[in-house]
Amino acid sequence: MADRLHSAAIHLLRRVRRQDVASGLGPAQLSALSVLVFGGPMGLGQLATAEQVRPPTMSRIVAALARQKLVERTSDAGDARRIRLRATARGQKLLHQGRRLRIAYLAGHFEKLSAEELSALRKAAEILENTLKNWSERET
Amino acid sequence: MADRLHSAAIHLLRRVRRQDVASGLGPAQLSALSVLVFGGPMGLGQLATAEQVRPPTMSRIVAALARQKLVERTSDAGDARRIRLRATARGQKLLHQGRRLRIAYLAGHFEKLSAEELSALRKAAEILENTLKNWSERET
DNA sequence: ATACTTCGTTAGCATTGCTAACTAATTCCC
DNA sequence: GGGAATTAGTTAGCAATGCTAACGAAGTAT
Repeated sequence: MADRLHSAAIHLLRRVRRQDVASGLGPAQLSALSVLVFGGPMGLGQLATAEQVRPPTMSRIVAALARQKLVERTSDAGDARRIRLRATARGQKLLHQGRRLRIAYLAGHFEKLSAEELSALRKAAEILENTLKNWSERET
Repeated sequence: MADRLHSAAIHLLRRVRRQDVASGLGPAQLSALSVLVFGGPMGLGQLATAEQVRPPTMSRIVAALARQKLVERTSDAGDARRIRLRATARGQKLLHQGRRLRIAYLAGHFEKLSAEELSALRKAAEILENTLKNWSERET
């Protein structure tokens, strides 16, 4: 089962990713922006942790987002080492537009499913969310 | 729901990918090898289509696999433009080992779930497999 | 036989992941 | 107070993976 779920997840994401081309951003940039939009302002290290990526990688992603004026970098009051990352209005708008596209795409393909199947998927999403949360802290 | 499933899939894969480091292969190489092992020998274009990737990309991935003697390239009898790609014994062994690791990792984290939750996930995997298969041919 | 199509490769670009090494700022400890 | 250790972020450089454009070789069609 684990393997089949893994495989299904891979192929699902490959499909959905194509919709993101419209945003003009790469997947990592889009995902980081999403965390900033929905999670609120945070530091670079925190964002890197949230995205399961190393700080240098996130540093580069944020630089690209800042260049496009989608994210704002301000200095942290109280600790000059830290930076405060915040999605700009433009970033929020772009993200919400892309999100609508993705959801519409997926939802369109789920339309053919029965009500039971939809609720089965919803339940699976909940189970996965909980499982992921619970095993998030431990181990490498 | 679509968005939550999408997000869960992303985070699940991020976790699982870490186990694949042990194989020494990148995710695309591993995935391509998997298709060859489970789907049998095929041409490059077919493999690229199966992996939702353009031919030049797959050409490079196969070249890397061939360099490591995990895949064999033989000429097609009857059409000299085509090549026949086949996983070597070494490739099969490596893939099966990695597969065991991934399954053990995921299964380990699913162990805490109840029987109902497990069957819900299994059902979701089936639904996704069917949905993906049905919408595979159409559109970009 | 010439033109078109198909298959795979090469070249070159952008993105994204990493580690190593660096700077700057803060904290710890004597 | 002052030097050492820690922490936050960046820079440099590598590898893998995605793309398009352009090409050669082989097969098909007119």
